[in-house]
Amino acid sequence: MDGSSIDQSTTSEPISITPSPAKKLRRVGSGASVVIDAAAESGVEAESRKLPSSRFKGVVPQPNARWGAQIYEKHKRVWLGTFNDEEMAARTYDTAAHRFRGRDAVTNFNPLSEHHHDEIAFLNSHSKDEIVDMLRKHTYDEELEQSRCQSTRGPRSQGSEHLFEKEVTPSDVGKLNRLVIPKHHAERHFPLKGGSISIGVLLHLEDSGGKVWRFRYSYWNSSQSYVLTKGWSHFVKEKKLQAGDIISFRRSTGPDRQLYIDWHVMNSGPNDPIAPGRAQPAILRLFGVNVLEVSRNGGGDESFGFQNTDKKQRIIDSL
DNA sequence: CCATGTGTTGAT
DNA sequence: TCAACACATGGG
Repeated sequence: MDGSSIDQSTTSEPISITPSPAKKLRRVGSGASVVIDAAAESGVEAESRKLPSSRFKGVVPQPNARWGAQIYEKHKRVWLGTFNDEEMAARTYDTAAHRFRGRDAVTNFNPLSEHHHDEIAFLNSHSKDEIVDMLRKHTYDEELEQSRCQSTRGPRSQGSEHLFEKEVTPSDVGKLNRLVIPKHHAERHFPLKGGSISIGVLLHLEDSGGKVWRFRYSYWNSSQSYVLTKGWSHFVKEKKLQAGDIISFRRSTGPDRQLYIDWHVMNSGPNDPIAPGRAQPAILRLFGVNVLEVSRNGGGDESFGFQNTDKKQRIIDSL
């Protein structure tokens, strides 16, 4: 049921985007748009209050002569920020689409190809919320560039790819001492072979602090679900996991295929979609950055300053 | 203030 | 899912 396979003709030109700036429109102040071409003014009853549509997917006009980018997921809009350049907004949408919908998402410009394997890795190693945050703050290109520099720096850091994430439920962090792994994610990333289904296997997951966690992973016939059982409650306790928090799984791209588990607090929820001005800079950095370095910093990092205090405390506790 | 981003609705 | 449109609102 992969809905997005509207591959046009060839791989070279998926969508014909011919910038046709024939119209010279300038939008003014409070939502009005005005034709500045003097010749066109006469005779035309200027319906100038209407905003010009964008020729790009995921791009909407803003009253202040700028452009907004947005993408939809699960019937809800995810705002990707505002931009001066219409094309920049379009590229922003493309990036989000690639992260949300994969390699062959329908985009405004060229699809991600083998030439961009490093960008694909970068996208997959960050959560959707992280990517959205970069896009809204216009720091995506910068962070992508930084990740490229880091990866080529010595044999130190092994790359890893994002597998999937889950917003934990109350029962996941409750007394049942188990985590349900959504079936499609489980079968895609953690397949259980034949006899292992009933008895289960032992998974070793490393967290961002380098600590290795051992979980029993098995299939429960009674509930027809894949679960982490033994060991899971210890993780919940140490990380002070709460319902609504996000756990994400990654796997080393190296030969070791090391598994990683990380967590962060909910960014977008049913009620509060995305905190506008104050995203979660400090929290979001838990993934890509050396967390120990932050704690050694003597708390000098002021980016923690404006976060909800109990959430902050939980993060500090986990370091 | 006013740019931003949300509420909302109607199309595809 | 998507964009059009109105406008609340909160950050400067």
